[in-house]
Amino acid sequence: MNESSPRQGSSAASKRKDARRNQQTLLDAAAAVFVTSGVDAPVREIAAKAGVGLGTFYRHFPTRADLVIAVYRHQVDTCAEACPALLTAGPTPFAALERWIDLFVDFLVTKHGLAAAMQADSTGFEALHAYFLDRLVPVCTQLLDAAAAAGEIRPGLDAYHLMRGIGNLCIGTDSDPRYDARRLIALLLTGLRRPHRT
Amino acid sequence: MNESSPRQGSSAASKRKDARRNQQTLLDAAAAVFVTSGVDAPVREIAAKAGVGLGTFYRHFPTRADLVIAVYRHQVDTCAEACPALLTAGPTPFAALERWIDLFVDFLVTKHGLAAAMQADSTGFEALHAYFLDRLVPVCTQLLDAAAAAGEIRPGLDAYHLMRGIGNLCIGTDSDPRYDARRLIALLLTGLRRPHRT
DNA sequence: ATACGATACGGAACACTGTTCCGCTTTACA
DNA sequence: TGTAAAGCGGAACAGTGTTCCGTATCGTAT
Repeated sequence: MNESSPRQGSSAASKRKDARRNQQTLLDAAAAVFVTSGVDAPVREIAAKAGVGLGTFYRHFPTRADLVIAVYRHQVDTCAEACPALLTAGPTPFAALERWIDLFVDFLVTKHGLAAAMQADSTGFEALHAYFLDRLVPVCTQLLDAAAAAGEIRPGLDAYHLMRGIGNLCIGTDSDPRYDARRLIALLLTGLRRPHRT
Repeated sequence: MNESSPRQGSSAASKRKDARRNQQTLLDAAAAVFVTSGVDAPVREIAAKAGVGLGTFYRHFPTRADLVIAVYRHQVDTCAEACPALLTAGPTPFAALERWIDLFVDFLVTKHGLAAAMQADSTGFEALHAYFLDRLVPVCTQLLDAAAAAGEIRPGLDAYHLMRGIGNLCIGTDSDPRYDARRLIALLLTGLRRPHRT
């Protein structure tokens, strides 16, 4: 990697002060707006909240999805990095897996509409989908492998499927209080668990 | 019910021949377009395919969702009506439940984007969501109750949750060949099943 | 301190949605 | 056949994401 080459993407540090400041202002505004209006909030609303024009928005974040990634990147990374500690702390690998999934679900349901936006088929959100998967599938694989090695779960379910399923189950947790995604996810994990005898 | 009162809604039989013909033409065009472009196909595309104006479209189907309901109403009803036969034919109530869910999943994944559109929070698709639920929750409840009475499943999961979960798991089955919703649904059902010993 | 070129800004304009509205046409019936 | 009611078409509206370009600002070389 050549450090001096100008990096592309939303996290590039610009030479100009106003550019850097605007990028941060946009991130803050977006974080605030996402809480109130969900991840699907109009670009104009975010730009307005940041006191910035549309051109500025798109200069920093070529696409809406890039903004979402930038806003949540830190939390996704945190979730990914929690894995080793959980594996060490947990009584069993399966317990660690459960805890990790809890973390992941917390994250998804807290951000209104994030789960739905993560769908690869949503317009232009492929990048978001890809980022989540790139970052989290490896750690989920590690947890699954550990649980499988300990004989706690039946093998054969890859991390991609599990994460995809959990993401889907979290869709619409806001907008419907009677729906409890966690219950279904728990059921899924029960189904994954190997019966104690044989 | 007064048969002579003019019925509201998309299935009202109009007095005028051209109106009836256009309604049918629209339904046919929509069915065709849904196969090619998915349930999210633009209204204009459907109207164009039917060779009618937008005004005509909205006269017959006040909202996009009403059209979707009209197109799939028959299949939803068929799915609902399959229940008694399955309960009679199946070796056990749980087997009947499995078969019925298979039917339901077949239906969902066949129609590109239907599962996603069923989300209550999608713009204006509340009616679609409601229709599915009104029609299918009762029969799913019946199947669950039968399985619970036979002691095959652990009680405590209502039909609404199960259907909601299955619907969610089916989201994005097109647009991603590596994702297999059925596998996860099977896992969910395994988790629902009561362990054989107590 | 100033001048200048590169960089970034703002927001009008575009393309694409779903939906409404209303002047005109077609139909059914007397 | 005349007429009123019913239906039709598509322009127009409102709300998206995104592009474009004239203008303003910043960093730096002088």
